[in-house]
Amino acid sequence: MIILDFRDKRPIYEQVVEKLSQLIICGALSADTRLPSVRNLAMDLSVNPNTIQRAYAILEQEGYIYTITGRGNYIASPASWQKGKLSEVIDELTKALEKSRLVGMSKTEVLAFVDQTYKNEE
Amino acid sequence: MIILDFRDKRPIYEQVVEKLSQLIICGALSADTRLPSVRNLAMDLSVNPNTIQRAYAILEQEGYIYTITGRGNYIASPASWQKGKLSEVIDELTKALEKSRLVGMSKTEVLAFVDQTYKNEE
Amino acid sequence: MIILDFRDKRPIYEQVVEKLSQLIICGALSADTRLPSVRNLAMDLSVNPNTIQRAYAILEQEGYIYTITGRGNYIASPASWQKGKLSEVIDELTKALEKSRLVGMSKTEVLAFVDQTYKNEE
Amino acid sequence: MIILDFRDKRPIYEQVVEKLSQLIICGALSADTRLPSVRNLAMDLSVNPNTIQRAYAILEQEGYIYTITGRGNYIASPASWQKGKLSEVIDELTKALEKSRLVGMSKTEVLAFVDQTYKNEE
DNA sequence: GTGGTCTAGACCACG
DNA sequence: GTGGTCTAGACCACC
Repeated sequence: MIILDFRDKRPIYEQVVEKLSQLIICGALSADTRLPSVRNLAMDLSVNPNTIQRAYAILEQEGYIYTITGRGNYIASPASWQKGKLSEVIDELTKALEKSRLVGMSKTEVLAFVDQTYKNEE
Repeated sequence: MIILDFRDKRPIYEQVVEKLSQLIICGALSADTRLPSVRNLAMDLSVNPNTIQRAYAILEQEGYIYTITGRGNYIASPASWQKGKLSEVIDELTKALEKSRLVGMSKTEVLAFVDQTYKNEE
Repeated sequence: MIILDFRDKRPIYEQVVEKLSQLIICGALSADTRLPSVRNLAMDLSVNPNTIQRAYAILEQEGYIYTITGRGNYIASPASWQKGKLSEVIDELTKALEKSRLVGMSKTEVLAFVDQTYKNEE
Repeated sequence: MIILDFRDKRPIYEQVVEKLSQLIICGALSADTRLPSVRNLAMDLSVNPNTIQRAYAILEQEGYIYTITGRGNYIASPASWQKGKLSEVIDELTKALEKSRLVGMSKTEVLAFVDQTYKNEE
């Protein structure tokens, strides 16, 4: 379900957060589904339970999952994260566009590039 | 010339690299201009000389500057970095666009957003 | 009669205690009324009987109910809890007021806030 | 500077967060002052460095302090926490007032109590 | 020396 | 069995 890259400089818990939040955002995991327990996932990924614990704590704090102590962790409804995530993504897009302009890409070039990347749609 | 943000989570040398490379890319520093010496810049920014040394090493490796031992560091010609930088920026843009789609933005919404961000031009 | 929030961080038995004590305090349950049996309430709330048992034990210890072995649990008379509850609430109010002052609220601001919260009365 | 209560049921890191945030809110620690290092404070309180690390991480996330990796932790300016803290305190006050009403305190009684608690002020 | 991450192993409350 | 907390000890990047 999740593949870690131990050579990656980023901390493991961050990779877990990223992978799981992506699965939740794209809808692969539907609301109120139970996630693997801290210990189980830790064993599956051969990492320490504390590391998974930390990842789950962050996911909960960011609204992607909710935790019921003694029972497990469950996928939250999209309403909990939607707003925050949107502004975050827009922020990232803005930064990428600024860099594009800095490096000399013209407006038409960027528009063409977006058009091509989104070619599947419509 | 450069303003550092010590509260930023990124290491200082990385901030120096970013700031200087931006100045070079946008043309504020023209080719073959001499950069301040490692020790001078370190004093100006009240930072450890090792930190500046490291930044200059990275800038050289990425083709933004060239070093003449015993003489100093000089701005390289755009040809040395242009290609690499472009592909890097395009990579970043692609990632941002993927996230936008994942979070539910439609093609028209993204195009409109790009149009607005680039509104100054054309 | 009682609605539990399993996502709440507080333990279930604590929620049961809170809900029942509120019903008793506000007079919705009058003295000497019989409470549902441990097993019945546990089934109604789809919860482990031990949890309800624990809640009832706490309620008895705090004077809200009394237990007749083999017969059931009954609502106690207000006299048993009134004094303790009042001092507890006053304690909580005092702490909240201390924090308000610490955070910079002036006396008049607090008075106005209380006035507004209690606006229905008098 | 800080006294812990190991018999307290609340986690140690939470106690540290509470104590330090209070000191910051009441102005006992002024902005840009350096806090003790993670290891030093851990030794002073005879707890594990991880526990202090966690407390500092929370304080940073809530805007009470800022961290410069490799240098230490510093008190943030009030602007970073003011707004969030105010709404949190108001929330607590509201809950306390609701309980007061539930337990039978009249509006005039509450106002008198507030008046007395704030008696020092004007 | 500083903060940041990770492991290994332990204990606790809850249900 | 589950999540939550804590300890002990280790390694790393940064400055």
